[in-house]
Amino acid sequence: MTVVAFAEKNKAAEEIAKILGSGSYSQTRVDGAAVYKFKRDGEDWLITGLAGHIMGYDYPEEYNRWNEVDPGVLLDVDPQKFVTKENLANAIEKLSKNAHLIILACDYDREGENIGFEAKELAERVSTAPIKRARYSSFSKAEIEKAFDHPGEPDTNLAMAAETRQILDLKMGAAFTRYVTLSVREKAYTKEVLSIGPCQTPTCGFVYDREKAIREFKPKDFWKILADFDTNEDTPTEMIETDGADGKTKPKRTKKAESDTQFQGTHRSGQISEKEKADEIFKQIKGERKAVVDKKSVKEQSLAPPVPLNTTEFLKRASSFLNISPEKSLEIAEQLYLSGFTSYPRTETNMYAPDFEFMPILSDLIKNPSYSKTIEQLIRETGGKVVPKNGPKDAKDHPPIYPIRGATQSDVEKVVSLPGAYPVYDLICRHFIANLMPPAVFEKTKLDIKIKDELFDVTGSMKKSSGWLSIYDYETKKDKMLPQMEEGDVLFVKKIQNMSSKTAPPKKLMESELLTLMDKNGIGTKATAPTHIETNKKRGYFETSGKTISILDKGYMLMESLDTAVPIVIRPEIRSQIENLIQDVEDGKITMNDALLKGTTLIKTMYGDLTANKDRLVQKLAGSIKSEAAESDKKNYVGVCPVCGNALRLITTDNGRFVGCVGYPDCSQTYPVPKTGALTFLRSKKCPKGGVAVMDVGKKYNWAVGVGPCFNCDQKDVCDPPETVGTCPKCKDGQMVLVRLSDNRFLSCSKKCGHTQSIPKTGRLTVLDKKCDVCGWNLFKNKEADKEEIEFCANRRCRAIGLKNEQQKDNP
DNA sequence: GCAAGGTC
Repeated sequence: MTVVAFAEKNKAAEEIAKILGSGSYSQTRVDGAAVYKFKRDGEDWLITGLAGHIMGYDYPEEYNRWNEVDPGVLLDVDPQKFVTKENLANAIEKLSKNAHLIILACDYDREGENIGFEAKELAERVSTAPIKRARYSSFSKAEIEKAFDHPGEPDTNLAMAAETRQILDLKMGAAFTRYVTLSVREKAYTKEVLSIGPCQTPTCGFVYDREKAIREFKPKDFWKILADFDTNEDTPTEMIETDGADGKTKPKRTKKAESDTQFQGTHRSGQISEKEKADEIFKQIKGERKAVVDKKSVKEQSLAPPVPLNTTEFLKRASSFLNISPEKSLEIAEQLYLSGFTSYPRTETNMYAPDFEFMPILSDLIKNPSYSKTIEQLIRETGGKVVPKNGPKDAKDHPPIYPIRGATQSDVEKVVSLPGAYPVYDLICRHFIANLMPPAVFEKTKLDIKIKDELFDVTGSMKKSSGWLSIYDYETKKDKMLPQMEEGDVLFVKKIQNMSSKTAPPKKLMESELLTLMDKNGIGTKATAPTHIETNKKRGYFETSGKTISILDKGYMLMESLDTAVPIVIRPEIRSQIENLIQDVEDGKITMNDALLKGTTLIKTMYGDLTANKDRLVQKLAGSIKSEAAESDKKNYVGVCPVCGNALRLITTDNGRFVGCVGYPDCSQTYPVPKTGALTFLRSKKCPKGGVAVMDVGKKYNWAVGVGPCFNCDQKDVCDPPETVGTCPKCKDGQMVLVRLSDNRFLSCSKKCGHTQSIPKTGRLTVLDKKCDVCGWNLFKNKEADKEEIEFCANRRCRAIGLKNEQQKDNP
């Protein structure tokens, strides 16, 4: 008898061989796949690990020419299943040929069942042996033995549920992606693909929603009354009472008081939206010098350690604590796992099994000197009986992420060379230890302080015992200390402010928040969330800088148009509607065919809404793609079209040149430019008359696009204020102005009385704000190459500072 | 060239 089993991955296959073979097993290779051999109850066993799915869906060849197939047709065509990993498919067939019993042993979940069915389909081509299913959710000896000694039947519904998802996801993704991409290409030249999918699009939708809230945010005025108190009357402090009557008092939160007798309180009303009300309160207490502690309460507050890490929580923490992207973190965790440093990184479970053994791991982690003291103390205090603070979720998949063995930084870096490997390992270790430690305890003090009859709130916080925070210092908060006070104590008011401020817009979305949103709304799985984020980045829909996400123009335009045409596509509901159908298949409530029919109808309805809004969609997207190309073409980029918001660019044809909008032909905005002279855009210059850009023409004069030449503009002095130096010594009426020509420079009277005066011809010359003490002219600064910078008075009739007489003379 | 899901 030969038993052949298929696990979902190599590591699992080896683990199972180890347990069922009672530690004795050998390894061979079949078509490159590692096969583990052992004997059990006199029978020969062979187990191999697959590598996830070995098959995938795609459209038949004849539908792959995008330009020849109406994307809507894809909704009526059935995708076909193809083998995607030939070598594993071959290995499965070879192994199955001689098997008397085949056991599907992939992960105990929907995809695992489906992967098992892929192996089943291949095995059935060459074998008639019975095919069974081993179900286990951990690698404990008892569970594995039970699963393999009494295997059950494969679950068709479960496997078909995954099948349904694959087909519906592909249909929707392919039809929508092709339709949008091809429509945009009718108007804008681009090779890019504008992809849409039931996970990636809602992911982008979360970013869009936040961005929209920021863009549409209207700040509201509010007032806040702050008081600075001191327990000590003599502390020298500035006594300022700011009257917010002008409503313009800038928010000026007093820095943490220098002296430890000082602190700040906020009026009980908090943010006051009516100015009159704030003014009224302020009037009541303005000028008061004394306050009384009306009430004091002290409470202990304890902060429990974090629950064990599952994948989502791990990715969130790696992003916010270590600034490592979810995709990178998962890759690092995978490597740490394969190298035996940490456990399997893809898990939803955040509680330990009741028989989980902590002590061997803790003892091993002592190797790392950064943990040794904490662990020794923990063991001492608990007598070795540590208790985890478990989370609520047992998905029966894998244990939480925890360290398998202790290692120092160099131990880790020798094996895993990815940047961030040690910080990630360190986070996993610290999290593991922190979870077993006592809570952190804070003492929170709350004071009610009265100035006359007005109440002010003051809070203070002091860490009494660090607990788990001592090893988990990723986000330590500073203590907010208060001086010792009791009820009835008299305090001295050092300052009262009636502060005017504005409500702040929402903050940009953090990557960790996005992961939370995806998790909560069932977008993607623990293992795919990072991929969906990457897909959006790759498509140019949003970008991340550090931990924060910013939407890009293309993403915003795509979401905005989808939001008006088919709003459901950018919301999580698109996923949950399909998920509901899949769940019904899994529960045996409907057949896979019915689910596909219903799902396809749903997609068709959405597709109809999409095509009905083609014009709007295309206009926005084509414009944003052309603008993107124009902006990257720096030499010809002019600015933003005031008519349609797309980019304006310099267009040169055989007949001449002009500035035109990339939105053409939908937008036909154009501007003339001078016929001759090299054009250079002066990006830092802004035209006060609304010109869309200012450019230099042949180094001779400036030209504002949409306005005309700058030399006869009435705003000339605004853009190019004359550099005046001082009163003209001849007519005593005009100002001496610095005239800079391309080959000369001198001073000349602004009233054109004829007086001129020479100045040094070489060097970098600047008119300073400083004046000459003697004559009142502005001083000059000049820096010639290889010479000291000099400061001087240029007035020939003064020369009090800097220059020698012979260096300057009056011009005739 | 389209999706999402496994995993290396």
